[in-house]
Amino acid sequence: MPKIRIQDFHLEHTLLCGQLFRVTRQDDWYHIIVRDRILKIRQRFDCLEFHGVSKEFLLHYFALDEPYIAILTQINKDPYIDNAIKKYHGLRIIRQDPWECVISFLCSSAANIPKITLNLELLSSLFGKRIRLNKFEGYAFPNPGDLNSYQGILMAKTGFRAGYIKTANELVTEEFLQSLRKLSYSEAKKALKNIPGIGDKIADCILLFSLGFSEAFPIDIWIRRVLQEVYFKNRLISDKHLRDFGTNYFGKYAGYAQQFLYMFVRNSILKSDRRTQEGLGKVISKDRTLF
DNA sequence: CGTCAGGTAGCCA
DNA sequence: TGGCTACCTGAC
Repeated sequence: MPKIRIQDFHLEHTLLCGQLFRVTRQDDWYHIIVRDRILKIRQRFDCLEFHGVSKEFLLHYFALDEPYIAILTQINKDPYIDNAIKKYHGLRIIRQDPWECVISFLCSSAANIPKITLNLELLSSLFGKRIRLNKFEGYAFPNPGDLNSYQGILMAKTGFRAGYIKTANELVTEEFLQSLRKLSYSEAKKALKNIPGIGDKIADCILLFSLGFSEAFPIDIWIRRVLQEVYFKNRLISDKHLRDFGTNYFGKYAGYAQQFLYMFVRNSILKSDRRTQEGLGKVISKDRTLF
């Protein structure tokens, strides 16, 4: 089993911060399905043990070639995010497969992580080929063009998203997705938003998690809450304004800041007792007293 | 059982 | 640009 030593990397934070969905855990091992490969991996301190992919693939996939400490320095603008960065040190934004990322986030609208995972597993089992790594069996993610039955897509329990998935399957090619890398952030985003079902948030997720646009700052419900509470003192701010604030305030690597804030606010809310919650504002206020 | 969930499109002011 | 709502369906 190949091993590598790494620094400033936390496997669990990276896998469980909501950026990817096809991950399963078995004891201290994780299995990740990336298109048609299965990656088996575990971390022990500064050592990664892995199987199923090459070392080069691994380093690229987990973005271990990025200047991590420099990135953290750039986004560390205030005590609140400093706290989040310290708590989740080693969280990386990985380089997902763009096509799988498009479909994943089309499934994400008005859903939750368990449901998105279910949709992706069903789509894979209905349209993808069976794959195996030793005893671990699963289904490869279908290729562009393979999600060609509306009924099948519906059977994956995708609901109102089925039409979007069908159309994306007809519109999107690998070449199209790769061509986005050559464009500016705003041009690439505009091109993605031409696909029905992809709006600002989903486009930003695709750009950030799979196409290397680290300045993308997706505004989801959690980020909206934490920005409004912490940075705007509960004033109601439009998503467009919040997005502009995020990219301007955190800069070139705003997407990393987004991910740290997401983890920080989400986990502190999940850990608090829902029965005694009177509102999210109160919970986030509690959060602020942490620093 | 009701409500809600990583949003978007379409429609209106 | 901003505000509103329908939309499928599994989780909680």
